[in-house]
Amino acid sequence: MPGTSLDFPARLREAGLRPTRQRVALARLLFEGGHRHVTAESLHIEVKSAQMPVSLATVYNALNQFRDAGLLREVVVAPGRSYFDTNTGHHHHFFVEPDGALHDFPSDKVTIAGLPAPPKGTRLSRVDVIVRVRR
Amino acid sequence: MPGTSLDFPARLREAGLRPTRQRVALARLLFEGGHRHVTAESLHIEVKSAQMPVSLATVYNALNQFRDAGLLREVVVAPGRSYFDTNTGHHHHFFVEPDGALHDFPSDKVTIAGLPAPPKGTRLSRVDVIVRVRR
DNA sequence: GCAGCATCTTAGAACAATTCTAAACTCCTT
DNA sequence: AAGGAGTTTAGAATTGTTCTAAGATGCTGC
Repeated sequence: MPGTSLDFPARLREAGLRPTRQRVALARLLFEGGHRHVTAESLHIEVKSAQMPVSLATVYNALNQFRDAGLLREVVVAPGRSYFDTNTGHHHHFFVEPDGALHDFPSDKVTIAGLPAPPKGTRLSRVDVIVRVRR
Repeated sequence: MPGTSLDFPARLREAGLRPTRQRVALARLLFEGGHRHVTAESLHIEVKSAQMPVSLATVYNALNQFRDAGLLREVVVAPGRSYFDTNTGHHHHFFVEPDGALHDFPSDKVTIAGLPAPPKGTRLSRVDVIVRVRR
C-alpha cells in the first residue's frame, strides 16, 4: 500500500518536504493511527503534551504544506474554524451542528446525479457534501 | 407570493425585528433585486456608498439576525470568509476556487442517493453540496 | 402627541484564528 | 566540518468578527 508506510521521513521527502524533527513529529501524530480530524490549535496542544514542543506557527505551516502536498485535506464547516482531515480519499462529512464534531462517511455508496456543468472557463475540482445534523 | 413583498418594514416586523432605518436600508439592498451573495464587508461598503451610513457592527448584527430569522442563509466555503445568501430555498453552490466567487444552482435536478443515516441521537438538518471548480 | 422604556446603533476596544517577520537554527551537500 | 538553502521560532501584525457601554430611536399606553 504505497503512501501508507510508517517511514515518515521518506513520506515527507516524497512529498517534497524536508523531514525536519518538527514535521516528522507532526506527521507521526497525524498518520500513525487511523484517520483523524484536527485543527491547528488541537494539534498544537497534542504535540506539546507529547513532550515535542513545536511552535503554533510551525503547526500552521506544516498543516498548510501537508495539505498542499496532498497528505491532508482541509474541510471548512463553520466560519472561523478549519479542520484538517487525514483521510484524503473520496468521502463526505457529517457535521454535528452545536458541538462542531465532524465524522467521515465513505462516498462509494453515495451517488449524486443531475449536477449542472461547471461555469464556462472552469473545470471541476471536487464535490463536497456536508450533511448537517442536530441533536 | 408571501414573504416576497417589497414592504420591508412589514417583512422585518413579521420576522420579529424592529424595522429601524438601518435594517430597512440593508434589507432593501439585499432583497430588492434578484438573489445575491454578500459578505459583511461587501455589504458595508455598499451601504456606505449608497449614502446611508450604517456601522460595520450593525451590518454584522443585521446579517446574523436576518440569518436567525430565516431571511438569509449563511454559506461557509473558505476559512475566514462567511457569505450570506439571499436565496433561502433549496439550492447548492459552485465555488470558484482562486477568486472566491460563489454561484447558486437549483437543487431540483440534483438527486443524492445512498447517504448514510445520521449518527444516533441526531436528526438531519441540511445537506450542503459545494461543487469546487478551478479556472 | 409625548413620556417612558426596551431595543438598537455606534465607535472603538477586544478577541480569535491565522499569517507575517526577521533572526536563529538545522538539515543536507560537499 | 563548512556553507547555504530551507525551517523554526516568538512575537508582532493582520483579518474577520464580536463585545462594550453610552447615546439614540422606535414603540406603546396614556
